[in-house]
Amino acid sequence: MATIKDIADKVGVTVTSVSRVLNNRGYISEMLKKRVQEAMEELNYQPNEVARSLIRKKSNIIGLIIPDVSHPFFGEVTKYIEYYADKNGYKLLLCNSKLNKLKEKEYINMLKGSQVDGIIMGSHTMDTKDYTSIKLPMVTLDRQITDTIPYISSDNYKGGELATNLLIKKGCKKIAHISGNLHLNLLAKLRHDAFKKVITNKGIEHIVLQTEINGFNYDEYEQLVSSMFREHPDIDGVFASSDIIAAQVLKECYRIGKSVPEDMKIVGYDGIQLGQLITPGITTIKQPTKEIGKMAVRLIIEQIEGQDVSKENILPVKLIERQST
Amino acid sequence: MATIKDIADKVGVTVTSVSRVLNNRGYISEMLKKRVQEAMEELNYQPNEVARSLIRKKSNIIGLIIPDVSHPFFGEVTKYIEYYADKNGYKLLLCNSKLNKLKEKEYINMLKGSQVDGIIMGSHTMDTKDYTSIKLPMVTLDRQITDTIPYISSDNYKGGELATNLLIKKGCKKIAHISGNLHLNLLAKLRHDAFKKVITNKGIEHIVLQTEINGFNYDEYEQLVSSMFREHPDIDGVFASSDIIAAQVLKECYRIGKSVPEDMKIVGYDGIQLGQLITPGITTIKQPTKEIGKMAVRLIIEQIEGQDVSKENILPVKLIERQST
DNA sequence: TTGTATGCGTTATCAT
DNA sequence: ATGATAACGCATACAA
Repeated sequence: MATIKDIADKVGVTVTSVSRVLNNRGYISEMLKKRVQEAMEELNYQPNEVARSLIRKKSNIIGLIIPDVSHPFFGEVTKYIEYYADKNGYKLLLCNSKLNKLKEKEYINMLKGSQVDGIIMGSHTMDTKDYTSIKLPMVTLDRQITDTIPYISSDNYKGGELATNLLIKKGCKKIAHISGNLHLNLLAKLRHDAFKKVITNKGIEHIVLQTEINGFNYDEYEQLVSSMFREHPDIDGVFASSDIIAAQVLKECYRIGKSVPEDMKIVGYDGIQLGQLITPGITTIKQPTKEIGKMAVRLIIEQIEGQDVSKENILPVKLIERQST
Repeated sequence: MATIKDIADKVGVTVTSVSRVLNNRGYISEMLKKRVQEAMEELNYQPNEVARSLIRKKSNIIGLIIPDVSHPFFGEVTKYIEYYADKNGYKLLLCNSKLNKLKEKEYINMLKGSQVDGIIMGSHTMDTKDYTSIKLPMVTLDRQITDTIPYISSDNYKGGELATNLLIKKGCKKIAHISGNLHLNLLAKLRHDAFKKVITNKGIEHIVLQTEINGFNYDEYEQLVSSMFREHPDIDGVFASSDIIAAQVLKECYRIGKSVPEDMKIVGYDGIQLGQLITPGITTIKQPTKEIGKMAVRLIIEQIEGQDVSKENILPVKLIERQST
């Protein structure tokens, strides 16, 4: 690969001058500028960003730690994060933690070693102090770690209310809420809280289940849903904490011959694109993945640039009614 | 952030010695080794990988260019690529090209500038010479660019045969194949070729449709499928080139009141995890995403290490019969 | 307007 | 067994 020295030699000047045209700073004659640019073209020169990072103390890389890109919700968020990062001249280093504490720690060290300029944390299984000691611009998704680390989440409480109220309005008499794991300290827990509050207020029979702490296991969901229906055959409404789980519920309904929405009404969560494909369409609470991604990148960059950013960033959710209710 | 110099100062030696214990090379007394390690612990030292990359001329970063992580197939492949990259001490830089030629070019330049050690190309919209001029370890997914660039694909022809034969065996009289765009020069075209051959051999009525060239647009799929059924109401079997499209077909069947598999049989492609969730289960040709990811990483690393690698790497597919046939 | 010298954090080659 | 010094490719303060 050609270096700045090669260009300089070719043009017959020093690297300083080449660097000047490269960065468009300081005085340079139009003549020189042109000759340098030609030489760059000819040698197909690409500045070595590693060297630049070293001297600038800035890598223009953002680290992203999420549980699993292949989970549709995270896949969508990742797509948008990458899009906005690129748009702003940043690159994205992808890390799948699989909600594993050790892995998460290793990734954070790796990212620090790689001199990333900031970290977007979509996976948080560690203890608070492990995050506060990171000393790097950071944004978390769906978890409030301290009041110093900015977080982004959608309005989980509102989402929980919308979902629960809808099921009640539609006449459900016994409603199950299948939550993600409540020990992860995620803000998603607020969906559960809203569910509890609304449903006890209205005095409606209900149960709450939660998934295992480690990752997204479709087989586990299947087990969970199937045993739920076995133990509570009188359930006529389910508020699931993801569209994936909702789809699993729908599938089980088919299997045991419950018709949706007549015998059973289902509300999912996330509003993933794939939800459109399932029949009957699953009513869901849509999280604004695009805005989440956009804001995550913006907050990271603002911190990198030394600006103050707002710590609490709650984006609106939207109820999308389809045929499952 | 602490540097190697800080450690050296703290211990009272030169950076040379610290570097020695860091890399475990050359002579170092056990005593020194221990003191250095303690100092590293205390200062929470992380070697600066940027500086290392610069002098070693090796970044330990692999670039991945795909159309879209949020597409389930690529999401799964990406997950495994990241997994195996990490396992082998490499980091992953993610790029979503959206099948855009210009974007792809920009990403390639960016990756070269970033000194990545190799590129996994899952998006290929450029011309052959644009790839051959890259001069970097490379592996392509599902496209044979030249006989010098190794590629990985699953057995598309076999997949096409399996799907087509199954539909015929199940008694379909008029079969549609909905293909990805055939001008992209993807090996996925072989699915189409197999379809054509099998079906003309058996003299069965058929039609072929293809999707637009740019990206994965659910609305476009919907249009396509719906107009297909309008124009060819007598179709009783569909071989779709992805599970997403197959799900779209299924959805349209519900909408227009065709029952599956009685009036219409559907075979998808990819075997994405989400396929399990849809009811009725969509029969599909499963691509070995995990093996694809694993092999992609292996082939890149072997090239980085200067080894010769096999150019043609075709992995087996598997027919998974579910209720849609 | 251009060049010289220095340094970013690390590794590698010689010395000692 | 340890240290001094150069080098990786680039950017910048200071000279000229």
